[in-house]
Amino acid sequence: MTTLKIDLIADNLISIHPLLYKSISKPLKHQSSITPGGMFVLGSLKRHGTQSMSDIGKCLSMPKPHVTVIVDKLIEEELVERQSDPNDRRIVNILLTEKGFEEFNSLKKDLSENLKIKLSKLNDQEQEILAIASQQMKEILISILSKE
Amino acid sequence: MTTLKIDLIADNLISIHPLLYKSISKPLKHQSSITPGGMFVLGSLKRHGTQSMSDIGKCLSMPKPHVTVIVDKLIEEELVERQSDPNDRRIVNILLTEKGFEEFNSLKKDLSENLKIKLSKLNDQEQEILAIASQQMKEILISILSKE
DNA sequence: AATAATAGTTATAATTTTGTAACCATTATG
DNA sequence: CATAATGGTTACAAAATTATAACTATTATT
Repeated sequence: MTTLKIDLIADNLISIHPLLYKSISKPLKHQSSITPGGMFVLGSLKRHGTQSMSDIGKCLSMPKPHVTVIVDKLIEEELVERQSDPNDRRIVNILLTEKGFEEFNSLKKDLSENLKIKLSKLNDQEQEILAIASQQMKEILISILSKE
Repeated sequence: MTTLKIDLIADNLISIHPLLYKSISKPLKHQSSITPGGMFVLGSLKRHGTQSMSDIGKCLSMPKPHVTVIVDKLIEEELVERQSDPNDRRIVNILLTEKGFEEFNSLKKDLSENLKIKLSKLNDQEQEILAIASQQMKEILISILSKE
């Protein structure tokens, strides 16, 4: 792979990052009591299903104490619950509650509403391109960045 | 536009966001003294050229006092400088210094190095797809999200 | 059985981000 | 000219993130 192409990708990602930050993390704060970190955890659980505390930390590059704080808060709001692992009693597995599922989908819907206004300014072709490009980016980024 | 397509895009963006956060904002902290906010400001200045304090705040959805704090820090590190506007003396224009350019490019290069390891696991076709998809996403997101 | 390693929590502090209100200087409006 | 509006800073407080160390409980290693 040419260095130029990598630089192009890096450049694009650096440009995209603050835009998503602005239109995803920030609006969240006004629509619910969930912090961006809490949203990340819900999203990780939605994708991976049940995860241990350590798994969550690895997926999101969060220090374990931070995961504890966030999960404590989510439990308080009844969005996730703890389950001790029957095979290894050190492990605490976290899973979404029904309410957690609904809350996550509700937040995603709010975000969609928010985006819809802006996306409606695009023509059909641009919408199609964005749908495909975001899907491709998501799949590739997950495959290479969510590891470790 | 069908609601389904918007939901798909929203879903993808929500998935992409934490991955970029993890691989862009977090590594920064270990490689330099620049905070994510500082990096956002440098990136905004790199793209838009000279910007007033208010412009920066609008571009990044940052409250003005926060912009002041970040810019103060960047000035202390000689990465940007203030210039009073000759036409309107209330306005303070911010611009990248030579050192700021270099620092930004250097950080981007570090990020590239970081990504290169992970990107190298992709085959040529996937790399090509990611380069194109990220470019398309960047352009469309900038056009609809960077406004206001 | 003793020791080391792992999973998670607790406690604490530092940093960053966000929000609000008050304030000054300058420009625009009536 | 008086007043309102704008651009920016200052000061302060609250929330969120990050980091570290110490600690308990459990499992793995020797």
